[in-house]
Amino acid sequence: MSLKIATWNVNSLRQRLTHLERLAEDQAPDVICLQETKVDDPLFPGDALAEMGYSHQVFRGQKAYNGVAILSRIPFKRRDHRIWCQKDDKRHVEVTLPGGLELHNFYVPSGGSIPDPEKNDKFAHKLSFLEEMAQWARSQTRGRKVLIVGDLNVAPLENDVWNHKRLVRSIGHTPGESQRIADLLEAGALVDAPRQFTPPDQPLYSWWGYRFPQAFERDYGWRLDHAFASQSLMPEIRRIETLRDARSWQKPSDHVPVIVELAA
DNA sequence: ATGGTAGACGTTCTA
Repeated sequence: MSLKIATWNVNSLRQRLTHLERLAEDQAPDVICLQETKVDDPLFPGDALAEMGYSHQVFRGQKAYNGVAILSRIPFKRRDHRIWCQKDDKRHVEVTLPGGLELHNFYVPSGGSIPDPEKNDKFAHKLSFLEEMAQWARSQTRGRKVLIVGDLNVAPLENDVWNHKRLVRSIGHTPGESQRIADLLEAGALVDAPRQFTPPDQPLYSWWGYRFPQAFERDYGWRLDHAFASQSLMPEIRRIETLRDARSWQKPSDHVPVIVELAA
């Protein structure tokens, strides 16, 4: 038996329903964690998703920005969320699955464009958010079966971006952000699961921007979408796949799904 | 030197 969990920043759920249908057909994930749904809860397309087989749903959205959801073929034992940085901007939702796996879905602030927290409130917010995650993980992930997934908006390792030297002063790949991801892993005794399957000396990306011409064709990618497992969960992870192909679909999201397959 | 595209929204903001 196995349990497949997908994480995907869809960059507008309503623009990506046919893409989700294709993911469901091609990969048949049991659980799908979404980020940047960009839809307020009353407009959530729950019926269309239920028709794809995902009748169990938790969603926390808002108009135009942010928003997270977890879709599932299997019922949840428990659902919850937390407010981060005293700001209810719909960046986290959590479920417990049968068997006791605690699944956290995050959308970390992107952080704007100037990598200086003194001059850029959005970057300050991002750094605080990551620090709060580490503080939280210290008490909430150790010794438990926890999987943290989502768009963390940080590519922490050199081979998580297409050109480390060129991008090391760009938001998403600054040493301060990478250090905070390392702090989160350390604080929560968490493992960067995809990097156990694809060694850190090899490139691994999940996002190719829209702006740079032919970003995907030239493989100008970043690994922004993550799966961090607690130590007790790690032995259950059978394989992890990044669906690069989804970036070449019609009207794609700028992110592709990452799939974690657990023995269950 | 500060581009380029996409999405939601509404006469711009965010990524």
